[in-house]
Amino acid sequence: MPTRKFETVISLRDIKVACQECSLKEICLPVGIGQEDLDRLDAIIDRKRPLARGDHLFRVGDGFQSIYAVRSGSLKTYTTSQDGQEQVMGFQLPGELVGLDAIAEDSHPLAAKALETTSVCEIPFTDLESLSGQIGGLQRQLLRVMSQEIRDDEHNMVILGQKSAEQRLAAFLISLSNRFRRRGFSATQFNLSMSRSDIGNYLGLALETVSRLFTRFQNEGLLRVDRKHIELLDREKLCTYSGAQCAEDDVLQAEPNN
Amino acid sequence: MPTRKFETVISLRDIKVACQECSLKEICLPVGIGQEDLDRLDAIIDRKRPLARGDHLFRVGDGFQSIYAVRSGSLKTYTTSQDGQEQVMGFQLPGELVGLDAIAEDSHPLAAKALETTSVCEIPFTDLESLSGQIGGLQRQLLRVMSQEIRDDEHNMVILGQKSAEQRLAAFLISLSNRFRRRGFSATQFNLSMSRSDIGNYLGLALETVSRLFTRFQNEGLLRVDRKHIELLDREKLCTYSGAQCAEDDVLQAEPNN
DNA sequence: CAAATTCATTGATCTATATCAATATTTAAA
DNA sequence: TTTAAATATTGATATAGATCAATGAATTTG
Repeated sequence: MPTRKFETVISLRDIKVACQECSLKEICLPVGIGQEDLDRLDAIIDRKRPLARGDHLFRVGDGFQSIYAVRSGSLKTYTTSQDGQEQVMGFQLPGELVGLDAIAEDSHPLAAKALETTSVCEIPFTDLESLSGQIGGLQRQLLRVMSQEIRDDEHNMVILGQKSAEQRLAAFLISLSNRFRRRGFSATQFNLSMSRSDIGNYLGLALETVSRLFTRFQNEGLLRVDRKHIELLDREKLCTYSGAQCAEDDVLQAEPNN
Repeated sequence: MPTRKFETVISLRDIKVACQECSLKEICLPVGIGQEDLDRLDAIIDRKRPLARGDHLFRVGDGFQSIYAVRSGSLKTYTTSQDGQEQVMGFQLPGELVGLDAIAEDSHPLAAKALETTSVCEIPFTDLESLSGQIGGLQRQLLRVMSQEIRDDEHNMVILGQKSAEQRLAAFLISLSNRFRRRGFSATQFNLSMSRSDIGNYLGLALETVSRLFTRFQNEGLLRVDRKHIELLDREKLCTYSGAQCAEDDVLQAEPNN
């Protein structure tokens, strides 16, 4: 919840913040990169000033220059079909990357819009590319990140392809919870920066269905909802509801390397 | 339709076939790689003997060693959820790659099974990785291919998230048609190597729905179906049905660089 | 070649979830 | 603060497509 005033403070201060100090460094570039190489990587990363809610980081068709890492806040990515129908493709939380799908054709197939005040790191791709030719660990990490994204998308396919509304929303909440936790936020209490309509669109459900499910989950004692605020009361049961192997997820994703 | 006899012939002959002669070379490694580099790449690629229908190329949880390019035939990739329910994630046609989703965790999240007699090139990943550190064009191409895969998965999300049964099947057929054409096969006449059930599963539909739609499309004069054989009679109308920007697709994907 | 198995088609019915509609709440604007 | 515009909730109804069920090809097996 940075204020306008805060904005200018950030731009003064952040410009000097190095990757080493960035809370996201294990996520952006986890493994096997030495201090020296890290400095080189740091040198190419550009810290932009925050986006306001509703601002676009990029739009469909924009030329591809950079990938971005969310530092704080959140984004949604989406397309609009020719009949004006919007399809939400994903939500990006702190520590997550956007824009990897633009490499193939040198242009962004999705738009990315800030759901709240959001700041990102910009990583110019040509620099990253040439650097990753020199630093083995970086190349590998880049491939891993992309591979993981493919995997996540496959997971979404399963959800959209054969899960019930109830399972979809449960899985969505568990996924958010895991992602928050991994970044050091609370796994049981968080704010949804996206609207019910965004959630529904993302999950292939009507927004009314999402709303009804929230009330139902609340009545069943699984969680507490207050507008945007969510408190998960029975994570385990929610996992069961999601019909997924998310106990496994818990083990694998909980505090991976702290 | 290679026979058993043919199999041994292949193994004798293929072992000498170089990437340069491979009809897939523009697909596997399209751009900006010189002859010399191509030889180096060729040296690491292993040509395996064909898989029979039903054989697995790899299974869920198998350690990740290589990615594979389909040379002939076709594969399906799928997972099985804990309740035994299968989810088909994709079909791979000649010239397409499988296994990119295994890089992230060093193990295959999906199984890959031959839908018919199928031969593949095996590309050991560590070799590919070190080579791509040396050959700029290769690194870039690898990233492009992965990026494209993310894009394709995003496209699938749109289809599963908000298209009707009719639109899904139409889009599926158009996609197959485009992919066949790009590889030099007929765009209007082809065989489905997968069952109705596989198609339905992939599209998030019941197999009965798929069957009904085939008959309906046929009655409307859009296509002719005879068991596995498909002949597209009105591609344009099918595009309209799919509710997609596939006229665009046609332009972009038709014979990209011949 | 017959028997068994798998796969596909077609019909009848049921249901999860969309859609339509009204109201309430929150946020933004004036 | 008042008004306007989003956004969310809740209810009533409609429907696309699932599920159940029976039959008919095709393919595989012994």
